[in-house]
Amino acid sequence: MPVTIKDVARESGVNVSTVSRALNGEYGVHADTREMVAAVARRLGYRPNRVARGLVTGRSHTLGLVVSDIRNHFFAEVARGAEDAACRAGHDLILCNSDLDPDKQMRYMQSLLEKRVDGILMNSVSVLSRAQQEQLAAMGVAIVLLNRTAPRGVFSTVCADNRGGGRLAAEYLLKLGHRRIAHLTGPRHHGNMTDRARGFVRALSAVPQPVEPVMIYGRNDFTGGYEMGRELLARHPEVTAVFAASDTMAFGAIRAFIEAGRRIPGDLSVIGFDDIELAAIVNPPLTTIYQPKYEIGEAAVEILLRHADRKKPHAPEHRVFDVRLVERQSCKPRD
Amino acid sequence: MPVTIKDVARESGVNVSTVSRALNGEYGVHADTREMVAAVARRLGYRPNRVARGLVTGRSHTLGLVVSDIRNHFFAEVARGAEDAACRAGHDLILCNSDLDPDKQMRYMQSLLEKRVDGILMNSVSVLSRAQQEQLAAMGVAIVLLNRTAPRGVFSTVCADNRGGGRLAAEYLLKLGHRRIAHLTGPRHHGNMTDRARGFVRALSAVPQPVEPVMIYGRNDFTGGYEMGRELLARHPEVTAVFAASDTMAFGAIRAFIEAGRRIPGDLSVIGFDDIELAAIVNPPLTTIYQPKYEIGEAAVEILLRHADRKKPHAPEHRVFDVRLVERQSCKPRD
DNA sequence: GGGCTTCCTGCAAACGTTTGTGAATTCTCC
DNA sequence: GGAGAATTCACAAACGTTTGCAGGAAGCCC
Repeated sequence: MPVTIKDVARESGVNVSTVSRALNGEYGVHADTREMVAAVARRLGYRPNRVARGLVTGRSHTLGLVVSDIRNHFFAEVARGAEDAACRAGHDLILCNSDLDPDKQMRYMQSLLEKRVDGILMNSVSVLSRAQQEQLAAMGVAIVLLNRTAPRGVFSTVCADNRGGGRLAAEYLLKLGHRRIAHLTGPRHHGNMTDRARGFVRALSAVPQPVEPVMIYGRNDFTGGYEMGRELLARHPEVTAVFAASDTMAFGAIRAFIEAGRRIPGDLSVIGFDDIELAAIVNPPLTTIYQPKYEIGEAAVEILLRHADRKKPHAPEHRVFDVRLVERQSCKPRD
Repeated sequence: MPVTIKDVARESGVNVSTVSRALNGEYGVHADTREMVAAVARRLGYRPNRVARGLVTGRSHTLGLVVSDIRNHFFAEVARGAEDAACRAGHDLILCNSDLDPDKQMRYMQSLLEKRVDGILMNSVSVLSRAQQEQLAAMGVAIVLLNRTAPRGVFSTVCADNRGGGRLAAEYLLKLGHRRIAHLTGPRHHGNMTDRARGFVRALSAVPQPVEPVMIYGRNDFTGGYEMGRELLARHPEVTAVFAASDTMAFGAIRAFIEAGRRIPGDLSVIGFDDIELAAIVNPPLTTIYQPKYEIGEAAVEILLRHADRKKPHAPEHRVFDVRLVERQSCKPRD
């Protein structure tokens, strides 16, 4: 049975309201009283009950983070950035894994809303219907999307310059002389990956002798990359360069290539996206597009907190982070 | 302004208590009434306020997860297992990164307690003082430790058979004929890693011609492993086999070895611990000790939930998961 | 010393639920 | 048809805070 504010009030001979004011450092309470109350509180080991406080203030000091899978290193990095930023601001983070399942995502959203979180940051799996958007916006909860570059919607967004990243990958492979190129990407309608593909395809077709890449869709994880790699070898053995929309998929594909006796980059050049830590240490080290994962999480929380006041509905903010090519050893000029 | 239970009551012409009972499926409300209330609630889009409910029931349906760093793949996996188990039971998970900093850990604990979480699972950084243990236990919050094998303390524990894993690694290296062996491990007083070291050292000394390994302490991440790898080369170039207490450290060390022109496993055999996904795909594939990370997170939450009733203080539970050697290609017999 | 601030503190109403208690209604059965 | 049991519901008190309001005690100035 934890000690409550009433215990502190009784013990120190003042009213609970005075205790509350004293402990929260508000105006209008005598220094002596404040000190005495603080001493009593300390002696009793009083810890304010935040759910009670949340009930009256309407703020829970809690944020929701909905990602597809925290085991994905990209999201782990985003989560860490978000958690640090939240922690600095005295907020907590509730972790949710949606598995790209719209139902699961919606259940999580409901749960978070029922807990009256001050804000939610999510990589939305599917395009939210107008009705869903309205509903969420009406709940008065701030939302930041992590994978929509420039939505027409009402929510703020934070993400990397995915389209630019796709362009960088294309220009790099073209510069190396490749003409038979494939793109391994994630599920359709996945905001970030769609943008990467768009930038990639557009850049390939914006040159004197346009290239039309082989497109292969799959799951955004190691096994998905592996399967896509096998499919590529079976159906398009002529390809000499591959752009995978994430490092994890790139690793899976490389595994498939090596198993089939191909050499990287001898027979096949591979470029990834994300620049996760292990990209530097696999063999060969993976050439990839860097995006600032930690900073994305941080920025998302900062925007969230700025909007969480919900006095007046802020206009949505959109923040795009620059990406850059990290040249390692998984690509080489075409012979 | 969200719709409250009062709105539903007024709109459906019954008392709030009836609405509450109807929606929570309790006895003592007529089927017709229940249905009518449910319909009104649906029409109004009523969502119960869980913080209000938590205030009166005393249960928040929230768990705290304190890990050192979610970017560590081991913890990501544990977190995912924990989150899945929590989700199944209708609970949420608050994520905290302690960075192995005792102060930060304690601040997080306080924050979680103030939020009245139903339980906390943590990889405690430091040995909790008896007083801290008492205090936490007195708060009536269930706690499961993720890195103490058999504590004398009052809390439940879940972990892998770290000592056994250390022994497996030692026996394997001995079997390959190595006699000059090093162990790269994490910070001192880190429960899991200490146990791995203990099992490793003991097994090395339990043979006819005992081996005393070179011990190097450092940070449990890629850079830490890299630095330890360099230190090892500088101070003990005679070593032919290395046991790293985590795969991540092993990767760092391998990087240092390769930079120095050593070949793996030609010049130096390396064995890790964890068997994270990427252990299979680096080059050479890493021989390591597998531990069931996801299942550890799952089991921890299940124990937590079982104890969270806190009617009577359960006796602490201790669960140890088996580990096994995964033989890949980073070790070879000594010439 | 009286009226005026200014400062401090107590009172009580909220916040949105759950739940024990008792009243009112219906049902059952003779 | 009526007594008693069973069912269904309303009332109100909690849960632990915050906060607007008002009352009381000082202090200040003339």
